[in-house]
Amino acid sequence: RLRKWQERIRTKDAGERNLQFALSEIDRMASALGVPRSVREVASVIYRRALNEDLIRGRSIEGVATACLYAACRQEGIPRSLEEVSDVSRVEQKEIGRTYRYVAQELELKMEPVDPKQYVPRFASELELSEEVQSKANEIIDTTAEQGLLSGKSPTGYAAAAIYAASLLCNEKKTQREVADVAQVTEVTIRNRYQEQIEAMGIH
Amino acid sequence: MVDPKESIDIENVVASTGIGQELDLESVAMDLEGADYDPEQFPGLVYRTQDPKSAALIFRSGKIVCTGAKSTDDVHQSLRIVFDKLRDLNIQVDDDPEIVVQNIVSSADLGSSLNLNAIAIGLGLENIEYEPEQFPGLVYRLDEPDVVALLFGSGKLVVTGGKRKEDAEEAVDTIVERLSDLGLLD
DNA sequence: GCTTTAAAAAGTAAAAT
DNA sequence: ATTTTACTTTGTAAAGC
Repeated sequence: RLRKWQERIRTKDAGERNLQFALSEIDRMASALGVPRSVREVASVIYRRALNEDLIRGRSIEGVATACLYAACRQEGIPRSLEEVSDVSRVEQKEIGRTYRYVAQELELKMEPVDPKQYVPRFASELELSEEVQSKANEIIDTTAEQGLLSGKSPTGYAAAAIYAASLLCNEKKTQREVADVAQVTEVTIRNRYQEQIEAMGIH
Repeated sequence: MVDPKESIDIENVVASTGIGQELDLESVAMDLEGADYDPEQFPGLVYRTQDPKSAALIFRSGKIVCTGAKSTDDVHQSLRIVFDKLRDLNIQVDDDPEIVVQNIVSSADLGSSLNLNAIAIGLGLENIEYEPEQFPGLVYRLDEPDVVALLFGSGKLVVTGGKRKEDAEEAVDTIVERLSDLGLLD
């Protein structure tokens, strides 16, 4: 009886330690990503739900913690790409993506696809582009997306191309390389999306 | 408008069978030209047929998996070749081993481009998986038939997980009907 | 869970030209 | 700057770790 009691204490302590570790990891990664405290709280709530639903079994604590943070950023409307999140995690990108999809499905998070416009303020700011360029980029995204151009495309590459196009149209030109670097996509992707978007906008 | 069912092509058929005898894969690997066998990496011996094109995974138990064929008929033809090759090596092979189709992969074309974002919302975010950052296709799991469909912005799709070619036809019908009801198919 | 095999869809990426 | 090659996703069986 005493043995059972001690075992429960041990399990409880181990569980507590694991939860503390997960939450501290979420905190560390959130800080590194520079996201507000509200996102960390949302990520913590998702993680606790995943824990209650026993979704961690067979997966690493850090993998689930990272996936929860990725989901939280999206839910709060300030998405970070899987590559950005994996840059501050010791879990590889592919595993984070898989774990995120699993958690989102099991917890029925009903995640909406990322709107490329949500990347515009951050990317444009890093490139020191004006409000005017941001508005133009948003306009390009909305107009071309309505024409069905967004289907299947990566939101970061889509946003990067629109920002590149807008910077040209507003005479604040940034090179494809500069935009590609902040968005973490290749120049080839920007070139391909840029061509489609300009075509759909009717070449300004 | 052309019926999307007419656009269905079978791209790959996976089937399993067995010769009813245990095999010494080491000796089979030595005698069968073109055989790839690396037990450290994978327990099965890989043997490819040229016509019809397919790959057979042969196991120590005598069980065989055939994949890559474009039809169930090609599966039978390919396995007939494999059986005869084994008989050439003086290996006893059952007269006509039962061949079971385990999976059929098909492609099709709905004929018009798709707004995957609208479809994701329309079909219900809890019923689909759409993560364009990870993969351009929208994953749609059906209950009847029990298959998985991958929908693309071009209007083309892939249906997999079915065991009969009719499964893909029924799946395409169901998808066309649901998208039409949602007004998301032109 | 992983390992291997095949094939399609379309996007992205890296390497080669 | 374009082309080629390769990887991402989905199902499925097999034997063994």
